Amino acid sequence: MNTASASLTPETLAGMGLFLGLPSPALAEVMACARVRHLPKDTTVFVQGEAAKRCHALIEGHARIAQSDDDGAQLVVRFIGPGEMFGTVALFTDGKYPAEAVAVVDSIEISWTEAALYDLIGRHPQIALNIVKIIGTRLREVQERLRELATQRVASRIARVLLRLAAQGGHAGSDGTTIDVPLTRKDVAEMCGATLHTASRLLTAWEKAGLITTRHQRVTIRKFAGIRRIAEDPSH
Amino acid sequence: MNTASASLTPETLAGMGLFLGLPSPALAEVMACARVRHLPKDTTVFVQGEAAKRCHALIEGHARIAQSDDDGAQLVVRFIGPGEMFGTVALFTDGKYPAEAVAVVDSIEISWTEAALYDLIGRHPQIALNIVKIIGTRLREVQERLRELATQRVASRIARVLLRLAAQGGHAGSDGTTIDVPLTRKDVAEMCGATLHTASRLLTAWEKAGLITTRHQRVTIRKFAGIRRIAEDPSH
DNA sequence: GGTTGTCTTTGCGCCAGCGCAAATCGCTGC
DNA sequence: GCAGCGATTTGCGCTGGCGCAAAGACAACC
Repeated sequence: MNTASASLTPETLAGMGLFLGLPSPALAEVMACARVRHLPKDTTVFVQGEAAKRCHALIEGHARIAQSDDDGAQLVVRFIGPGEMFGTVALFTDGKYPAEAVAVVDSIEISWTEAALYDLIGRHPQIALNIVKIIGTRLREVQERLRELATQRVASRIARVLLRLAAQGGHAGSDGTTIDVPLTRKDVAEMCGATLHTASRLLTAWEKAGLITTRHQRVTIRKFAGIRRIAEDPSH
Repeated sequence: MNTASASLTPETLAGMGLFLGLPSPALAEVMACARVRHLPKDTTVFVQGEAAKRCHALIEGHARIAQSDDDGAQLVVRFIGPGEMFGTVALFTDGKYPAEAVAVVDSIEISWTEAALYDLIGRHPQIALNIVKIIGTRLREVQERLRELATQRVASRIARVLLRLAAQGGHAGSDGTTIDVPLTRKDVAEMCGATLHTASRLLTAWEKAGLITTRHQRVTIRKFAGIRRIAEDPSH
C-alpha cells in the first residue's frame, strides 16, 4: 500500500481499544480491509459538516479534534493519540462529522470504510461492544468537563487540562512529565473555554513558580502536587 | 409483577431506541427478563458513585440526571423522557454510575440486570448498535453544550436549554409549546452553568417581554422566534 | 388559618476574566 | 543577516454575571 504499511502487522491492531479481545485471524481480516496513510503535520483529515465515509484511528502521532462556532470560535474537543479511534460516531448518527480533525505532528492513520466496518462488526460483534466502551468513556469525560466548565474557575480548568493530557499522553523524564502533544497557548485556552490571554498569563505565572516549564509548545509538569492543588482548590 | 406491568406488552418496547429494529419474538424475550417499577415523584433511582447493576429506561414520566461536585455544586446532565434509556454507560465502563437519577414526576421504569443485557445483546447484536447510536448521539449533544458553555453567554445558553427541552419533550398548545418536565429556576441554572439568580432574572425578563410564560414550574414558549434570536445572538 | 418549607424575585457591590492594544521573542525562508 | 510571520507576553480598563442578602409568593400540612 505504502511504505508505512510495510512495517504494520495485524498485531499492531491488538492494542487498539477498537479491536480488544479479537483473535489473531480476526485481526488479519481487519487489517486486510484497512487503508493506511501517512499524514504530514497540519494535514486536515476531515472538516466539520463533511459527510463521514470512514472510521479512523491513529497508529502514530497526534490529531486535534476541534469544533467551531458559526462565529469562528473554536473548542478543542480532544487530542487523539496512537491507538485511539476518531470520527466514528458520525457513522452511527447523522453521517456528518461534528468536528474537524487535524494532524498536529507527522502521523500515520489507519481507516476503514463504513461498509467494511459494518461487515467486520457483523462477523465480530465484540467490536460493537468495544465501540460502546470507547464512546461511553468519552461521554463520561465530556460530561466531567462540562461540569468543570460550569462550576470551576479558569485556573482549575487549565490545571486539569494539563493533568489530563499528561495522563493521556505524557512521558516521564528526569525533570518531570512532558506532554507529548505540542500545545499552543491557544490550544490550552480552547480546551477549557478561556481566552488565549488568560491562559498565557496563568501558564507564565506557573512557570515562574517552578510548577511547569514550556519550550517550543512542549509542556513539562515539574510539580504534580502543585498543579493538582490548583486543580482542586475552589478559590483558584 | 405489579399493576403497572399488567398493561405493558412487548410492543411497548418497539418504540424505544434501545430495541429499534428487533422483531416481535425478540421483544417478547426482552420483556420476559425485564423488571418494571413504579417510581413515585422524587424517587432516587441511583446515586452518583454507586455500583451499576442495571440498565434502565423510562416507560413513563421524567427523570433528572445530575452530576455533583465534591463541593456540592450540581450540573444537570439531561432529563430523561419516556422511551429513553439511562444509567447504561456505567455497565460498559468502570461499573459506577457517574451521576444520580431522580424521578421528577411519578414515573414508570423498566430495567434489566447487567447479565440479562449482555445475554440479550449476544442473541440480538442489533441492540449493541442501537446503544452505540444512542450514546453517540448523546456524546454529540454534550460536546455541543460544552462548546456553548465555553463560547456563549448565559442568555443564549438558557434560551438554548428551553429550545432543546421543547424539542425533546414539549407539547404544542393554543398559546405556544409547553415543556413537559417541571423546571425550577435552579434546574435551568444547573443545566447551563449559571446561578439560580441570573436564570431567574432572565426568565422573568422574558416573561415580561411576552416570550414565555411560567406557572408552577411549567414553562411555555410563546414566541419561538424571539427565543431563537436570543439563542443565536452573540451579543446576548 | 396559621405555620412551615420550597421556590422565586430583586437590589447592590464586586471581581475574575475578557477585550483591546502593543511590544517582544523565536522560527523559517530568502 | 534580514524580513516576515506566528506565538507569546503584558498592561489597562471594563463589564457580565456571581455572591450576598432579604423579602415576597405559593403550596402543603397540621
